[in-house]
Amino acid sequence: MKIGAPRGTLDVLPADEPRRGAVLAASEDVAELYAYGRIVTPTFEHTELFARTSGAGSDVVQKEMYTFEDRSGRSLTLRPEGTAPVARAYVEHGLHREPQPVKTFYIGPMYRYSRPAKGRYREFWQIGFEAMGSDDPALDAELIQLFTEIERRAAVHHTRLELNSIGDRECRPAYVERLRAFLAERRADLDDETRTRADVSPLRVFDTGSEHARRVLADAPTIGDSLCGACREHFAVVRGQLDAYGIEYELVPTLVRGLDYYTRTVFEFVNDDLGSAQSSICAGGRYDYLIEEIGGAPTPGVGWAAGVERVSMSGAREPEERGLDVFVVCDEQADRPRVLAQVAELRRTGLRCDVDYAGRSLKGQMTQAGRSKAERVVRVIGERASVRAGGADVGDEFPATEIASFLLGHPGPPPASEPNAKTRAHGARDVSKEEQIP
RNA sequence: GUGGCGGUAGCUCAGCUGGUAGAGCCCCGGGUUGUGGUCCCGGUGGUCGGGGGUUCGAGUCCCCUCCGCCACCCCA
Repeated sequence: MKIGAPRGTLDVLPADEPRRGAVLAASEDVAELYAYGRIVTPTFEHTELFARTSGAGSDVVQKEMYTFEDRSGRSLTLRPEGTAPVARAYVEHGLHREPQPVKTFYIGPMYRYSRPAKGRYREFWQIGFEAMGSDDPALDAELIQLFTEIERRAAVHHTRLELNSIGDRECRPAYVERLRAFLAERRADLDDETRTRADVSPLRVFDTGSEHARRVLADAPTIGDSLCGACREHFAVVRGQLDAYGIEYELVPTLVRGLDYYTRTVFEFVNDDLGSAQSSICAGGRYDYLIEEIGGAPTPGVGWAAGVERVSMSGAREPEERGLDVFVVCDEQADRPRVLAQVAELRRTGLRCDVDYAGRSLKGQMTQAGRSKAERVVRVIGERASVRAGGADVGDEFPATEIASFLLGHPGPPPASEPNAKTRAHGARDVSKEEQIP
């Protein structure tokens, strides 16, 4: 019986890679431009790390973690998100001694056991940007603006930005009390689910899909009206900076996050074209108490994570395919070992070359050369070789032993090779239409 | 986790009320053609997701299961 990929996992085939690669390359380029350094943390951590930081009541902890015991009886968990591990590394390696803030980014797989659907996988990749060690509201805005730049470069479109502030230790407890009081008063009017939520995680009652509950909650106090002076001021600066960046956003007073560690700024980039189940392509916010919760000194932080598959689905542009520089075909009389040695020589000089390994006929090899979009095709017939480019012969026939020297003496178009050429290539095109993001 | 729809060649799909499988694309070969393009001919390829049952006989009916997708839920 055939073995398929496990439920909720995804193979990225070579044909899928260009589009996905464009998103990753855009992120890497932007990280460099904004001075974020790559951080790599393990794919699994002590279960305790996530249990403590995500919130015991969160869905992630309650039912979505891949938790297992290793052979020594340690409880480990495949990381369901990337922020807590980065914070853990920050504390563990004393990154507070480095110039603050420490700005990092990561790209890697995350694991969540949930029912799979399009754009929603059990193993999925996230791009995350985290800045720790500064409470400057301009940093919140930088991170948001940074994502719009990734979107622009990867040609992601149709997203909008939702924004809110959920307060801090000063004001949130008082707000939660007011909300609890309100919910207690209307308890009779609420459905069971909302009631449960009111008890476990009051802020999340607003996530309800029930029309009735929504009407009841319409008069509920919102966190925005309850922010303390410091939070109000912080939020105002975030908004002012976003205005200065020319970034549009929608204030959503009921926007909260599924993880407990968030404070103050929270935001979400949404693509409504993707369907409600996976419309959120990037989400994040500030987490000023996270680092002390895992044993570090009180250190503010802010960041976001984006779903690679979802971003790619949101119309990320397919980079133009770049054909090979050279394809070499030869007939049965040709001295193949020596031809292949010539090909190796071409590759050594930086030309991207390929040959047939499928035993194709000469016609089949030419077809394959066409598929490879090779700039130039070398035809070896017996002892003689000739070169074609764009359907026309280049120069005269020459001995098959001189393929490399012939091609190097008749240069083709200039090579376009440079790091991350995938994104650069489209960056050079007209992107004015995408400038309206979000 | 709950409910619903679907799983036939690598891909997109057809297959009426049950009688042991087809098309297009792709791929390979040949021919045509002074482009690696086009066109023509031929060919490879499927234990009909898996298992059990009903039946003389099941892709087609029933049950279980796996996988995908949608809604809810939640999230990236």
